[in-house]
Formats: sequence, C-alpha cells, structure tokens
Amino acid sequence: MRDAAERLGYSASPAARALRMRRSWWVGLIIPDIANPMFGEIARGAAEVLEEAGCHLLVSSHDARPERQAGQIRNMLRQRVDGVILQPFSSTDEDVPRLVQAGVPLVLLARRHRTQPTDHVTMELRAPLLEGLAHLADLGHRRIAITLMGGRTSTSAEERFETYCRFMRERFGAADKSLIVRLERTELVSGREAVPVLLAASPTAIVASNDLLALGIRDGLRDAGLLVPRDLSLLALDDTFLSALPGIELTSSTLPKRQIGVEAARLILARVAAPRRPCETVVLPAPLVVRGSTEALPA
Amino acid sequence: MRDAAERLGYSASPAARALRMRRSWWVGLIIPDIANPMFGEIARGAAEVLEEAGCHLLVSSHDARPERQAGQIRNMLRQRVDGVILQPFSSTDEDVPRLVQAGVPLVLLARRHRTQPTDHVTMELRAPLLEGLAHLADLGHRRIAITLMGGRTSTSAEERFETYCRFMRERFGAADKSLIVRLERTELVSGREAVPVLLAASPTAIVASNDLLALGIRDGLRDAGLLVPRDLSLLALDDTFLSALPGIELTSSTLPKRQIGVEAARLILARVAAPRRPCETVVLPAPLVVRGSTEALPA
DNA sequence: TTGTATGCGTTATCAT
DNA sequence: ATGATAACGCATACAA
Repeated sequence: MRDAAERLGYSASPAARALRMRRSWWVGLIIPDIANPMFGEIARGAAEVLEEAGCHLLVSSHDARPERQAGQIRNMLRQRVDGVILQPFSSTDEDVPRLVQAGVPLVLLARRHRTQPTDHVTMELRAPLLEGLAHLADLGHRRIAITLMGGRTSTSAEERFETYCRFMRERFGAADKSLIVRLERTELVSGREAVPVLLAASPTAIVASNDLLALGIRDGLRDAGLLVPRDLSLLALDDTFLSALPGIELTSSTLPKRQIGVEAARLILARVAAPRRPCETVVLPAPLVVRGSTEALPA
Repeated sequence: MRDAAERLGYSASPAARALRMRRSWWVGLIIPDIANPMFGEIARGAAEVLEEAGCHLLVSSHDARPERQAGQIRNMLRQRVDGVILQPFSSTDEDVPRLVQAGVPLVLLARRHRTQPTDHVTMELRAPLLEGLAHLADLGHRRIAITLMGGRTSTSAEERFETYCRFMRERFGAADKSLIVRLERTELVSGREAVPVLLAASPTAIVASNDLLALGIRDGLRDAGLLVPRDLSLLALDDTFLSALPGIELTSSTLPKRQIGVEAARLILARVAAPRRPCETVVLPAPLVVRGSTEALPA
C-alpha cells in the first residue's frame, strides 16, 4: 500500500494534513542574521535531525530588529509549527513568555530566560574564558583587557564579567576595571572604534567577544601602529570559521555550531513526544584553539 | 473590519488558506550551502521583497548533493509553493525541466538551462573578468594564470575560458594554455592543492574563481615561500564579504548578492501575476574593487 | 449588499 | 478488518 502510493508518485498534501492534524511538521528557527555562517551551521545541524523525524526546518532571520522577531513568531504560530528554536535578544525577552504561553515547544539558544524556564542549549561560558585567560597569563600577560557585549541585561556578559574579575583577582591579586570595555554592537567597525578605549588601559593582551570583533580590533590596532601578536596578543571567544582562515589565524574558543543545532532539534522533538517532561539544558564545550594571534610577552 | 480582526488578534489559518486556494504564499529558495554568507545575503534580499507581497521565503540547503536537491524540490511542490528560486548544478540539471513541467514559477540563479528557457538572474561574466585582466595587464603582468571551475559542462567556465583566451590573444598576441588550470572544487584546500600546478606555468599573477579559493592559493604560495602581492599578484572573481576583511584584502570583482535575491523574488512575483509572460533575464554588474593583493610587476 | 452552502484533502471516528 | 462520514478553517459561488 505504502509502496503502491510511492510508485504512483502520490504524497499527502501538507496543507490538508496541517489543517486536520493541527500541526505542520515544520520547526521554526529564528535567528538574528542569516548571512552569518555561524547560524548557517546551526541551521544545518538542526535540519539534519529534523529530516530524520520527518520534519522540516523553517528559517527566519530578523536582522536584530525586535519587532521583526515578534512578527516572525506570530507568523510561525499561525503556521502551527511543531516547535520554535530561538536565540532571544536578552534574558528578559518578552517574546519568550508569549511563546511558552502559546504552548509551543520552545528551545532557547545561548541564553536562558530570567524568569521563564525553558529547554535550552548553551555553550560553556566560564570555561573557555578561563582557559583563554590562563593561556594569556601563562604567556606572561598581566594587563589583559576584555570586551563585554550588551548592557547589564545580558546574563552572558554578566557571567563573563564575574569570571574575568575572579580570575584576575585570584591570579594577580586585583582586577583593574579600566581593562573592561563594554560594547553595544558586535561588528567589525565596532571593534575598530573600541581600540582607543582599549588602548587607554594600556593592555598587553585583549580578549574579544567574538572573532569578527577581534578582526576589527586588530585592524584598529594596525592603524595605531601596533601589530598583533608582536605588540599585543589578541584572543577571540565564540569563533566562526573566520578564525581559522589563512591571513586571519586568531587564537579562539571554538563553538560546536552544528552540534548546537543538533541538540536544539533533539530537544524540540523530545518535547513534541512528551509535552510535560521537565525542562532540559544542554551545555556544550567550546575548547580553546591556539593560533597565531597570541604570543609570550617579551621579558 | 480588517482592523477589527487585527484588534482581536485573529488571523487566517495558512493551512486552510493553502488548502482552499491551492497555493501557500511561500516561495522556495534552494541553495547549495546555507553556511555560505553569499547565499545568506541572497536570501535576505529575496525575503525582503517577498514580505512586501505578503509571501514568505522557504530556504532549503542541499549541501551540493543532487539527490537532496531533488528531494527538496519534491517537498516544495507538495507544499504548493508559489515559486522556486534555484541555483542549478549545471546547465543540464534535470530538475529544471521537471520544475517547468510542474508549472511552478521558476527563477534560475547564476546559470541558465541549456535547452529549457526560464526566468533567470546572473551576474556579468565577461565584463568583470576582462576588467580584472586589464587591471593586471596594466600593472605590467603578462603571464596571468586563471582557474576555471567545473568541467566542460559548465557554461560559465566555458564563457570565461573564451573571454580569457580572446583577451590574452588581443593584448599579447597569444594565449598560453598552460596558464589555465581547471579545478573540480571551489574550496580553500582546493586552492592550496592547485598551487604546484599553477606555479608550473610560472605566472606573475593569478585570477581565482572566487575569494575562498584565492585564500587557499595564497596560503599555498606562502608555503612555497612566495608572498602576495610582492612575488605574485592575486585577483578573485565572485567575492564574498571575505575579500574586504582586514588581513584578507583581496582585489576582487564584487557580486551584488542582495540584489540577486531581490531580482529573483521580483521575477517570481511577476510570473505569479502573469504566468504567460515571456521569460526575463536580469544581468547584474560585478565591478572590480582594487585592494591589496595586486601590485605592479617590478621592471 | 449580506448571508449561507460547498469543497479543498486529509485524519479520526463511528458503524458495519 | 474495512468502509463510509464528519470536521479541520478558509474562499467562493450562489441565493436572498
């Protein structure tokens, strides 16, 4: 019977199925930027495991505009998606309770919501930073500057802030707050613009929130007549494929991008199968890869 | 009435609409690699104009596997998408006649089909190459090597082959075929592996099919003790945002990626509105941007 | 103009 | 087991 159907090239109409079954067999992935290869790899990982379960991935990019994110969520709910994978803007993103309210399986990426418990997948936040700081400290660096993204609303920034301060205190007795630079945007130009502020604290090494930002910083340093790693060491957290490129070669903590997608999809499917199961958190490692941008401090 | 509906938060069920109207208000975009920012930007451009028309973009990445492309097309046809935007594998891709047969509005990217006329959007192929060759020739280069992707089935490779030969003949009297290197894959490693073959023809400048390939070539040259642009000039066609990155800085012909998506979506909508209109071709310019990887040949 | 019945292609239910 | 039937939520054609 099934093969007879396949012989004849017949296949059920998804629209009729969705109407009748009140679900679409689609899972939505809502991301800030579809041109960012990081999210592309997450999408690939998620699509892989969803296909196996007979579902499809629906990707929506909102280009960092909250009102677009809200619109895309509305749209997905209308489509009766089986689940939503979302990287929220902040830990107080109002769309998160809305989604939970709507009763749709939800997986948060990167951050968790402050009040609303959900399934979510993150990468280790403390370990890679500690590993990076230890790497620099072992190379002789003491004045290590760090960039932190977003305001105080960002849990990840706060966690990094605390981790940084604790490490510096434990290793060197004190943490000089002037070495901490808070940035709004995580782009190349943002890195370039941050250079004067960074240099004001006269660091010998800089930890950047991600590799694109690090590239901008390196470019700004070059304009200031400073070369990496000769004059300053540079380390990037949360890297993309860029860090490994010849000509870039940044020491960085590398995210398991595909795996993030895989785990997120897995959590969605698990909740579809068991709506009342307790929320689960998956924490993925982000090991440090030493490349050419960090060097021992000359004595 | 409409606003009354919106006040109450009501909105039509897409499934019921699709079932009744025999169309989904979705447009499919089928691409080789969702982690490639080039396709991300195309997707963004397409999504923008589709949203305005009340449609949504459905992105599917097949990771360069023909059988996956075929499956995704089947899936999209079942979903009754309003149209399909596709970058076919070759000018004889068998999925193309199938799609036309199915009667779904279809826009081809990059290449056109050899026998089946369709709407399509390409970038200029001859002009950027000629511009690049002229740029190198003006810098004093005579032995200009070039990489060509794919076998003889690739129309674009053939067009570039002819363009290259004609330019070299007209400018220097003859085209040395040993300067032409045919490659199968367009990846970083592929560029690195091509270096020995390229060097065998002792060129002073190299034209690479795209910037990732160029990066690989530069890396391979460095391993061979040759520096760009000091020892060799390097020029990339069909660039992505990579070329402009500090630390990369390749002279390259820059694709209007977003615009490709915009035009493709426009063509889909036009055909939805007028199914019998004649096929249209949009050719977008790809101007040369001179950066640090090309230099005058020392006398 | 406003209202009402029918069908789109499934699945689920109920009767056989 | 197998088969007929209703309902999912909309658009449309036709009646009032």
